[in-house]
Amino acid sequence: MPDRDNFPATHDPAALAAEYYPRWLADGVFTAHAERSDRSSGTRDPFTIVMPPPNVTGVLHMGHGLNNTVQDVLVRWRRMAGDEALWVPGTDHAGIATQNIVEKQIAREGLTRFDLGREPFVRRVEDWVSQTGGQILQQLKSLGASADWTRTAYTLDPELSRAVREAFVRLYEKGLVYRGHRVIHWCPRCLTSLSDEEAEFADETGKLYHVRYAVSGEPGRAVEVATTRPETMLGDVAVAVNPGDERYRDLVGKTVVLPITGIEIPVIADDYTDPEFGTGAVKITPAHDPNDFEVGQRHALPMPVIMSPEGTMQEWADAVGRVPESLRGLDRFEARERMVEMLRESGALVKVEPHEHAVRHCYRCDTVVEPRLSDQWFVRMEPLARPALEAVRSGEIRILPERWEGVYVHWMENIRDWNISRQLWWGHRIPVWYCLACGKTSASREDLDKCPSCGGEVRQDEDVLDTWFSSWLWPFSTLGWPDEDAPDLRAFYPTDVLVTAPEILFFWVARVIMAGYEFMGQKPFHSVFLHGTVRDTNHVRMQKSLGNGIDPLDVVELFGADALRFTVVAGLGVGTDLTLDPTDLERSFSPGRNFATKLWNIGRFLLTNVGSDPVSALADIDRSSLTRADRWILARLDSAIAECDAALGPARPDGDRWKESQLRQGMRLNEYAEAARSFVWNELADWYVESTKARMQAGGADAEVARAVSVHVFDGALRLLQPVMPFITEALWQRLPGRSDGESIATAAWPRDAGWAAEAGATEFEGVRDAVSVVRQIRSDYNIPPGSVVEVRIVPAPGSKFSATYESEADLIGRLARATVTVGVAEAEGAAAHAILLDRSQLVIPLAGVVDVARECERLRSELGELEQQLGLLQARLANENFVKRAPAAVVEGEREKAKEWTARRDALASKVAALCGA
RNA sequence: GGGCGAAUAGCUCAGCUGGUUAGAGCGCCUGCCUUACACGCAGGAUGUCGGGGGUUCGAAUCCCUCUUCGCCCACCA
Repeated sequence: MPDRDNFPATHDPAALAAEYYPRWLADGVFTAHAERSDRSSGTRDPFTIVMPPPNVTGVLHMGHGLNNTVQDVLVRWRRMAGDEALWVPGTDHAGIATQNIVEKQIAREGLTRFDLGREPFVRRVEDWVSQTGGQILQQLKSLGASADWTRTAYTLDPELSRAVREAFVRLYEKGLVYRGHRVIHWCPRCLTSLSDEEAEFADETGKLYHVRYAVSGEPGRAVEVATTRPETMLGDVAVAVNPGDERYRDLVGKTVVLPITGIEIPVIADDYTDPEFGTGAVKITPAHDPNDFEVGQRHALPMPVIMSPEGTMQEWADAVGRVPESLRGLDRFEARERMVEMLRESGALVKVEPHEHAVRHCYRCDTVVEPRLSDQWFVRMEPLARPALEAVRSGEIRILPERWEGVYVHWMENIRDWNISRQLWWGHRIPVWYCLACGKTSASREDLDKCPSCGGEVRQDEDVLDTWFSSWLWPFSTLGWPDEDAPDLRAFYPTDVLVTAPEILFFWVARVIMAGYEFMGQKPFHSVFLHGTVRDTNHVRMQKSLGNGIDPLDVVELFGADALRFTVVAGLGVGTDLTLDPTDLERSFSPGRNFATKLWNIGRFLLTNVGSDPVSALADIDRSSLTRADRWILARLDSAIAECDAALGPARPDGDRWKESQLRQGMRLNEYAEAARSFVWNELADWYVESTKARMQAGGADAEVARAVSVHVFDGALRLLQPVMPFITEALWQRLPGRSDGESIATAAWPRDAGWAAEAGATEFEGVRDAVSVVRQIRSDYNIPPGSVVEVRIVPAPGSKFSATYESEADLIGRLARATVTVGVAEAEGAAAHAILLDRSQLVIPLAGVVDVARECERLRSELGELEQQLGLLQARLANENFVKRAPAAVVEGEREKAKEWTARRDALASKVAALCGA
C-alpha cells in the first residue's frame, strides 16, 4: 500500500487535499444515485440537502465556510450511516448584485447599460459570469465539501428557467400573480423596485420639519403639518385630519395653499390621521408614501409623481406645474435643503426638530429607498402562506433554534404581497406579452410572437423577476421539476434539512416552504437549521467591506480545511454566533489546528506500532484475553458513538411529522465534535495508547490483542471524525492494516454501539487511572524530581473488585506514573505514608525521606476539612424528610451511595491524619 | 413602538426537561525535549453562574423585577 510507506512526520494539509479530493471525485464518492433511493427502486433512505446557492460571482467568506461545513458534516454523516446522501450544489444569478458589478465595470468606461442596450449588456454580464462564475464552488471544494458536483445547478440554467416560467404561469393562471399599481420601494441607484424584504430599515436621526399651509380665503389662518421629507410636499394633494378632531372639523372640505407652488389642495377627513400625534394634520403625498397612497385611493385623489427614477426632482407622471424650475433636476436630498430654505424665506417653516426614525435602504447598495408609485407584478401571498404556516405549527417542518419559529409564524400571519418585478435586465424576463392590437395580456410558458387571441403584434414585458423568485423553487427545480417524473425529483424530494443563516428566513426559507406546498403539494424539507453569524471579537458581523473578514482560503492554507472545519463546528452552539478574531488566526483556529495535529500524531504512532501485518478482527479475539484497558476503551468508544449519535440525530422524523419528544433533538454539532474530540484525545491517546506501549513492545499473544483492539478502536474514532475532518481521517484510515484499494472512509459504515459497556470489567480500568493520577499528583505536590522514582504499594482489600488483578496492572501504573509499584504488601505503612483509598484497596506511597511531613499534614487536614464539610451538607440533605420523600428515588439512592463513599474516604483520611500527624 | 434572545473562569463559549464538589477550548502559573505529538505531556490557579426578590427539600437552571447588550418586526407623518 503506497499510503503506508509514505507517512510524513507532520501532516501536510495541502498534500492531503491534493491527494484525496480528486480521488473522491474520480471514485464518485459524492455522487448520489436516484435508483438507490427507496422512493425509487432502491432500499436506502434518501438524505438530501440543497445548498443555499451563493451568488454566482461571489467570493467565499467565513459565512459560507460555516454554512457549508455544517451541511457537509450532516451529509457526510448520513452518507456513512447508509443513506443515499445527496448534497445539491449550485449558484444564484443574483439579479441586482451581479448587474451592479457589471454596471460598475462599464461605468469605468464611461458607459451606462442604456448606452449598451439590453442585449449587449446581458451578453456582457454573461461573459463576466462565465469568467468568474462558479469560482465560489471551486473554493468550496478546498473546504472539502462533499457536494454532488455532477448535479451543480444555476438559477439561470435552461432547466431552472423553465421551472421559473412554469411557476409564474401557474400562479398567473390561478390569479395569484397580478399587476398592481401602487407605491413600492424604489432604489434610485439600482433603478428598480424592491420587495419589502429588500428594503431594510436603519435607524437614523433625521429632522422633522413643521410647515404652515395657509387656509384659502381665511387670511391669517393656517394648518401646520409635519414632515421628514419636505421635498415631497410638491406632490401633496391634500391635508388629512381625523374625522373626530374638533380642531379641524370646520376645515374639512375647504382648501389650503401649498407653499412655494401655491397649488390649492383640499382638507379631507380620514381615520388614518392620529389626532394625538403632532398637530393632528397630515400632508398627503399619494405617489411617494404607501399610506398616503391608500388615503389617496379612498378619496380618489390625483397622484402626481414629482421625481425621476433616479431620484431627482422632475415633473413626472401627472405633476405638471408642481416642481419649480429652480428645483428641477436636483437630487432629492439637495432639493430637500433647497426646499427648507425656500420655506424659511416664505415664512411657512415653523420649526425644525431632530427626529429618530427608521429609514429604508436598498439591501444591495444601501441607497435610501424612495417610495414611488409604479406598476409592478405581485404575488398574492396569503393563500400560499396558509399551508406553510400550518406545516410549522403541526410539526411537519421544524425550525431550529426554536425561537425562530415564532418569528416565522408572526411573519407568515402578517404576510404581504410580494413585489416580484425588477426593472433590471439581468434575470428571468417576465413571461408576459402585451398585445399591441387588442391589448390582451398573456402569460406564457413559451415565447409568444403574436397575440394568442387576435394574432396581433405582441411585446414582452420589459422587467425581470426578483432573484428570489427563482431560488424559492430551488429544492425541486434543481431536481428536475417541472418534470414530475424526473428521477431525481422522485428519489430525493422532499429533501431533509435546510441549513442557512437567520437573515434569509424571510427572503428565502419561508418562500421555499410556500413554493414547496404550492408547486409540489408537499413540504420541501422537514428541518430548517438556522446557524449563527460569524462575528469578530467586538461582536461585529464579519464583512469584507468592514475589513474584519477572514478569508477561509487563508485559513485552509495556514492550518488546513480539517482545522477550519473542526474549529467552526466545535465553536458553534445551537443558536449562538461564531466569534473569531481576524487579527489572530492562530489563536482563533487553535482548537482545530491543535486537534488536527494531535490526531495525525496519534495515527502515526499507533499505526507505526501496529505495523502493516494483518490484524485479527475483534470478533476473532478471545474475550478472556482482553485486558482491563481493552475492555475500558471498547466501552468508551461505544459511549462516544452514542454521544455523537445523540448530538447529531435523529436524521429525520419517524413519520410525517416530528413528535414532540424529538422536535428539538439533534443538530448539536458542537456536542458531536466535543464528544469525538474528548474520546480521541483524553481517552484513546492519553490512556489507551499509553497503556499499549509496553504490550506492543513485549510482543506475543497479548501484543496481538493490543494491535487488534487498537486498530478497531482507532478505526471507529476515525469514522466518528470523518464528517468533520474528512482529509486527515481519510489519510489515516487508508493506512490501517488490511485496507484494500478503492475504499474510502467517506463511504465506510458509521460506527455502532457494540454493547461493550455491559461486558464484565468495562470500568475497572478507572482504578488504574485513579492510581496513576494520585501518584502524579503527589509527585507534583512534593516536587519530586522527574528522574527519581516513587515507591507505591498497593494494598488490596479482600472483596475489592481490584484485589485480584492489581498485580497485572502494577507495571502499567508504574510506567504511567513513573513509579515502582508493588502489590500485596499486607499492612499500611503507618505514619510516613500517603495512602489513598481506591475501592477499599489502599494505594500506599511511603513518604519518608521524600516529603515534608508538616506540610503533608497541613495539606491532608485541609483536604479532610473540606471533605467533612461537603459530607455534612450531604448528610443534612439525606436527613431532610422532604428530600427523601420528594426527590426521585434514583437521585436519593445516588446521594446515599455518595455518602457511603465519602464517609469511607473521610475515615481513611482521618486515620491517616491521626497516624501521620498525631492528635 | 411591539416581540424575542443573551448575560457563567482573563477571552470564546458548553451546561438540553431544576438533583455529583459548575465544565471545555484558548490564555495564565509550575515542572517536563518521558523513545507520536512543545500545535505536546504532567500538575495547578481563577467563577457571590449580571443585581435584587420569590418558588422549592434542592436553583446557573423555574417565576417576578431591575441593569446592560444583541436580534427580529413595525405606515405614526
